Amino acid sequence: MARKTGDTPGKARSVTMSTIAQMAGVTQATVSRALNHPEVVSPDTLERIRQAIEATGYVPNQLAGALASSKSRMVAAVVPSITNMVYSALIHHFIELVRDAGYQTILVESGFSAEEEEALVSSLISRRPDGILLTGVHHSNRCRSQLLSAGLPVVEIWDLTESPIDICVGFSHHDAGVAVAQFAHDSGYPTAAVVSAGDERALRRKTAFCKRFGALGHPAPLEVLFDGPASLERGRIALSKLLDLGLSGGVIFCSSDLLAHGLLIEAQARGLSVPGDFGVIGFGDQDYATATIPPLTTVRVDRSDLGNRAADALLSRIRNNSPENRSIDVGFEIVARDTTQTAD
Amino acid sequence: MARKTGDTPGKARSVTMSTIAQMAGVTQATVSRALNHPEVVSPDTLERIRQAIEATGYVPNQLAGALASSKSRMVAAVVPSITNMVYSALIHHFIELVRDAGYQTILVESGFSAEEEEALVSSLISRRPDGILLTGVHHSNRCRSQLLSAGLPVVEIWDLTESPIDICVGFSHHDAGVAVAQFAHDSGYPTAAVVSAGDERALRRKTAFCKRFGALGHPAPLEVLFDGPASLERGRIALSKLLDLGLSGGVIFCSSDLLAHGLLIEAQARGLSVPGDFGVIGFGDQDYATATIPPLTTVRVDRSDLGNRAADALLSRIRNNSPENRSIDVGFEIVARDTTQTAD
DNA sequence: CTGAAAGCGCTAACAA
DNA sequence: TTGTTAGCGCTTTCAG
Repeated sequence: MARKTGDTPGKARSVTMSTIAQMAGVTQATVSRALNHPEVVSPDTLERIRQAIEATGYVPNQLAGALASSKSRMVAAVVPSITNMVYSALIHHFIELVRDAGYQTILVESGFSAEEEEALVSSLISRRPDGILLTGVHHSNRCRSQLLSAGLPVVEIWDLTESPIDICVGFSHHDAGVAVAQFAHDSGYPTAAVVSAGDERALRRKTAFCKRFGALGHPAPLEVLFDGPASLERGRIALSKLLDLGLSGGVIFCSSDLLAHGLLIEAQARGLSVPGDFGVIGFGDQDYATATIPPLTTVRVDRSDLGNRAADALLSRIRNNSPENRSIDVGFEIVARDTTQTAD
Repeated sequence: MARKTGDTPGKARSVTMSTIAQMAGVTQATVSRALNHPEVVSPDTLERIRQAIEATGYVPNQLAGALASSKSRMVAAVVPSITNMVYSALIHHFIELVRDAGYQTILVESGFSAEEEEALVSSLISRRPDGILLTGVHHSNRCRSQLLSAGLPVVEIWDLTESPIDICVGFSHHDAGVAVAQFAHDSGYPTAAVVSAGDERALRRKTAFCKRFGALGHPAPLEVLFDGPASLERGRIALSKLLDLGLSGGVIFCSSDLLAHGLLIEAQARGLSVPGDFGVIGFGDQDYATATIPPLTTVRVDRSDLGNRAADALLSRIRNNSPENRSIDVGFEIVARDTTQTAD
């Protein structure tokens, strides 16, 4: 069954290392060496093997390799949603970095559900990845223990905790909420409102914001909470609701830039001025935050940095470096643009 | 492997099917049956095995299973970019559907590069997925032949071709461009302009649009082309450039809703009216297309339908080797909202 | 319904 | 530098 390089349709007799070995006149083990440790194989042999591979279009079976070596050269990543820019940009960087280190990423969505995540993690573990990335630090107990007993490197991102499963890299959502409250206060806003999507971390920011803003001597903020994900539409709806609730003046802290952008659009539609009639603060500093009218005041988290650090941390753990730092804080920064007034 | 506090590691020795078998007093083969064909195992045995699994927290090694059965229960998906909503929404549906069928998806980004894609596909094949999804229909020859000789089900999406590698599901970008030109003409626009990101398919739409619009007796459209991806910012820039080029009136066909939205914002910033001063047509009908001011006229492609169909097609190919239909056209639809004038 | 046995394709000692 | 020899953990006949 001599096979050519051409694209012959039909069932190709599977060519394995042994096929290559035979063609090159060596044993299968030598082919394995040629592929994984070429430096210990003679140039001559190497060349014959190379030719055989070329001629057959042989592609190694990593399943077998992984089974034999207990190294799958694969990492798994669990994110709440891939359609959410906040996570996708971060994961993009992560994927890129681990790929450069020779790892492929298997990406799955948990849809913000802990049970879903548990099932996912379980089936991911069965594929024996070399490491795993999780979004957030709240996981079911079974999930934690499975991960722990699988003994694989785990990095939890986008949040911080005292007791990570393995390591975590993120920032404090509580602190972010507090910082924004302080910022609102310092900017001279007497009142505030909050708009949030139904995301546990966003809610934590909201709570911290409200608490601190109150502690600073202000009335409790009006609240508009959504159950599902954020959208431009919901941002518009939020402003309408807030107005119905009697909002006048003050600053509105949104759980995402998307929501904030929606607010801005609704304000425009109603002929309201920002920051004249009220201030708006977003969260995330998406790339479009500078392109809105007016440019959006928001909280910046360096997502590419976070993705990179997460990749670095996971990679170094995979290489068995002991975790120098189990908890990495990447921080955040309030970027004051034009949707908020400047201090009196 | 340093261990920290938490649940006891117990037996550091990895637990396999044999471990379970011993505990349940059966052979390893029976455990395999219990897991994969419970209907042929006695309820009694099943229960003992279940308990052993429960007690140990055993997780099957799918690597070994896949190697032995030549079924990895895994599909691979190659998209240009995961941060691009156009693809991520689609892939979201795809992932969900194949997951319900028991397949996990390994997602990789090709970054719009054919060489990159070739390398990616090669390393994906080495993981022996049961099927593979590719975005677009233009691939390097080596890529095609590798896929062909690997003999695995392939579905190409988001475009159509006479000669798919295996099957393709998408729509004609050429026809979309033509349809928009016709729409612009019918709406009474005497002139047009195009704004496009550096995406091969977008360029094909643009070309078809320009050609047909010219054939309808109109002057050649002004063009603003970007090299990389679209963004709100670039939409704003595009309008500025167009104005610099002397644009006045007419309709502007954008390669994406994002660009169109940017144009709308820039128009607002300049006090220009849409559709009063000029019309705008987007592409994609993203969810925010109804939330812009004014709501965006755009081209709608049912991405969830596309994702679902792609999943169905791939799944059915994986199950039985009969490609009923090698080319599936999901079509598109022009959604006239308020950024374009209605016919005279 | 269950056991025994033969691999799946590869890695990794250990010899030679 | 290369061959020999064991497995990796599981699926799958084939018997019984």
